[in-house]
Amino acid sequence: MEKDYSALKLENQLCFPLYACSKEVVKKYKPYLDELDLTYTQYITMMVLWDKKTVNVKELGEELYLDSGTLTPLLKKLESKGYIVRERSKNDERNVLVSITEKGDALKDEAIEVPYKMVQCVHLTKEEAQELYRLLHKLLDTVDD
Amino acid sequence: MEKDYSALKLENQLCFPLYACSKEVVKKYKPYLDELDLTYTQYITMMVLWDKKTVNVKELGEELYLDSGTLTPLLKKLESKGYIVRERSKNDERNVLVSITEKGDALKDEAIEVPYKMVQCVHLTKEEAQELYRLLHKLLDTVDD
DNA sequence: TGCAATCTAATTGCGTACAATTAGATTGCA
DNA sequence: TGCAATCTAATTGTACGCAATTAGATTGCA
Repeated sequence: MEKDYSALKLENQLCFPLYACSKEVVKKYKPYLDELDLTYTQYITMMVLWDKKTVNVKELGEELYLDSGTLTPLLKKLESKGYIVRERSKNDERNVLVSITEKGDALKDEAIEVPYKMVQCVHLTKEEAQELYRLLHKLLDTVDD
Repeated sequence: MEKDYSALKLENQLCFPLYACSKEVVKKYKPYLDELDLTYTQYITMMVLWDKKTVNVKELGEELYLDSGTLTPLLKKLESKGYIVRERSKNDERNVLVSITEKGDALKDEAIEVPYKMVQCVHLTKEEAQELYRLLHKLLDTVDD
């Protein structure tokens, strides 16, 4: 009697399509983001800054699910492009405040095209997209307990 | 009249929770996979080999959505652990055949615990998990046209 | 006040990811 | 047959992603 290993088959995993899908969708962004000279990670970082103008590294990491090992070099790169500035907080020298520059803010007029172009690539109905959004957020909320 | 930039808000993205969720779930695997001395990418590679025994790099890449730049060093690492062997195909010297070893195959008796441990971490109903699985596969099928 | 505990960003090291290029093998057609 | 087009894996270079550690700032309590 052979033991049942079907739980180890790739096609029976939930995590694998999540992992693969994430990579493929991020790859789809590439030609559009290349026009802005941004990577996907830099793009979502800019999204937070277009919205909030100023944020410290810790808050940014919590919002993006990234740590300082990823963010520090990424933020230095965005700074070298002139899209943001980094400065130690006067109130608490432990914090680094990241602020958007005028040039960085202006970038959103080009970036605004990106979400509309991406919608064309995602062949889900509005209801399916909403349900996917709901399920991913539910998973995200519960997985890191 | 201020232009509408709400499509650039992080909370209005579908891709971002996909990206974040994938990373968080993969992170959840870590303590379990550490016991097997495997990374997540090495684990899904072993899944294909537990199932197929022998596969070439091209097929592996198609199945895992990975290219040779990722797979070549990863396969060399799995080979150095003694879980697989790599050899050029006799029929067509362009192909590298990857085969599981006895030691690699034996690993699945420990690995079989992993999916059951992961189920505990995912707080979705069976119906939600099935719907998520369906939506991710639909997205995966349509995104890379 | 003094100092241990805590907090924050930076650094280091390892392992992906992938685009672009290279090198060698194979195929198909003139 | 001969060779151009194609195929496959490996290599190179850039950019994450994260665990672990470090260094400096702040806090809270004895």
